[in-house]
Amino acid sequence: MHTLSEENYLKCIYRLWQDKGQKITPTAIAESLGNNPASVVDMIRKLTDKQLIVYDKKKGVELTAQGQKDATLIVRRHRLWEVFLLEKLGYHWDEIHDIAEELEHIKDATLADRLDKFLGFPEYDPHGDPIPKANGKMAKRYSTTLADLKPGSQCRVAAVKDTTSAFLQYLIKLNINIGTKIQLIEKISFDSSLVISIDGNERTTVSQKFGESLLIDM
Amino acid sequence: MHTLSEENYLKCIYRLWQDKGQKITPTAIAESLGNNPASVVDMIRKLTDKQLIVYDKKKGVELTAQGQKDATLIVRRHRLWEVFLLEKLGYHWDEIHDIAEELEHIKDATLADRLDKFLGFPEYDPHGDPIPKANGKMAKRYSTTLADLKPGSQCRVAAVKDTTSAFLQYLIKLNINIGTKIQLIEKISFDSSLVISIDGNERTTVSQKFGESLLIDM
DNA sequence: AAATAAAATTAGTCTTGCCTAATTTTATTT
DNA sequence: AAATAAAATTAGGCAAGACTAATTTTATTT
Ligand SMILES: [Mn+2]
Ligand SMILES: [Mn+2]
Ligand SMILES: [Mn+2]
Ligand SMILES: [Mn+2]
Repeated sequence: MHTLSEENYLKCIYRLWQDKGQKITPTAIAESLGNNPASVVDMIRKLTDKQLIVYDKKKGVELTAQGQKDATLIVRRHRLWEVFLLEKLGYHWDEIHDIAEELEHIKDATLADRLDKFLGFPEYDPHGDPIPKANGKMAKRYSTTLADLKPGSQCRVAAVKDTTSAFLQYLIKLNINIGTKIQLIEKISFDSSLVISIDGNERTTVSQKFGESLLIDM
Repeated sequence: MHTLSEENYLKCIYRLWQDKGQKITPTAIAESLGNNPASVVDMIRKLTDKQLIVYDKKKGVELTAQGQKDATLIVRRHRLWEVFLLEKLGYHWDEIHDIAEELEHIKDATLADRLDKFLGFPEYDPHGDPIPKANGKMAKRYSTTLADLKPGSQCRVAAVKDTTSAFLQYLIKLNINIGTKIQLIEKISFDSSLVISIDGNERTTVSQKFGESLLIDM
């Protein structure tokens, strides 16, 4: 079994790999975890010894098949616990991430599967991220952002790309949730701000950064 | 906040204090946690510095008011999670302790209270131990054992004193649960074995040790 | 009271997971 | 190609929490 730190590194590498599909460097991992690059080098050695990753100076860090499988299960637990916290305990979606960050490390052979069943086998977590099944398969991840939409079109909020409290609380204030319909009315060419209509209501203007943080479905 | 180890020591001291009401020595703590006495001495120093315990060679280890409060909240979390695992996820009562041992350390200001509400404010955990309320108060702990009962009397199983898998699985086999009615038919004077009738069914004989591990209500 | 046994404590070590500072390697500019 | 900047690595250290072995203190026997 893996330690809590090993699991956090694994998950971090998995996320960087999914996000960018780019070369994963020690510096990138360090930045993402808020650790020092020297510490990352230590952990790279440990995970390499455990055959969970392969590190090549040219290609960067890559997960082995085993590492990928293990990382997926941690993500599965994280997202299932998020659903539990939101749906069963009534937390808001800006409060659940940090708690799930701890819950995901609870070790028991059948816990995730029982939780999954208890929750009714949800496909997506409260942020719109797909929940891996026990076999590692998962539903589609959305990749189009509101900023990619062409003016005049309508869309449905599918997921959030940014899960910081600041962003999520802003969404709560704007009354935007997963499933909310948004129409892009105009894109201001000066700074790419977006004029939108939320659920058919009066117009609001949001920044480009905002638009790039919302994943949509058409 | 406390580390995982500090919390485990606190809870251990709390349990020893409730169980025996006796002098709590480093050796007793070491035995209970499966640690070396030298390690216990280290932790006694740390908990003393944090003003959670007072240690006096004559009187042994004692929890301060703060230590007692903190220990109670850990026990609260442990028992609430046990209820969750049994009632919502369908685990058996011999499987929940170890998982709750990890879950009890999840840190969030409102988690225990939300879980408590979600579970319907249970008074007792699946082993019959009272669940402390947020204010530290809790329902009665049972102390009479089946071995204390006088032959001919009837009782209700209120709690288990021993929570090892071996004992709990034996209870499952005997079809004994919290709430089960037991009649003590005879006490064998040779070795204090007990002849009992479970839920009015045919007689069974159990050992003295068994009788001392079942807490009852009359 | 001495002798012996048990319990408590100290001293020193180990592993994990982090750090800083120094150095080496690799990339990017000029 | 040389100079400079950035990234990666090494070396050494620290705190937590455990350990073993040695020693001291306290309790129990004889
Ligand atoms: Mn985590
Ligand atoms: Mn999420
Ligand atoms: Mn625990
Ligand atoms: Mn219990």
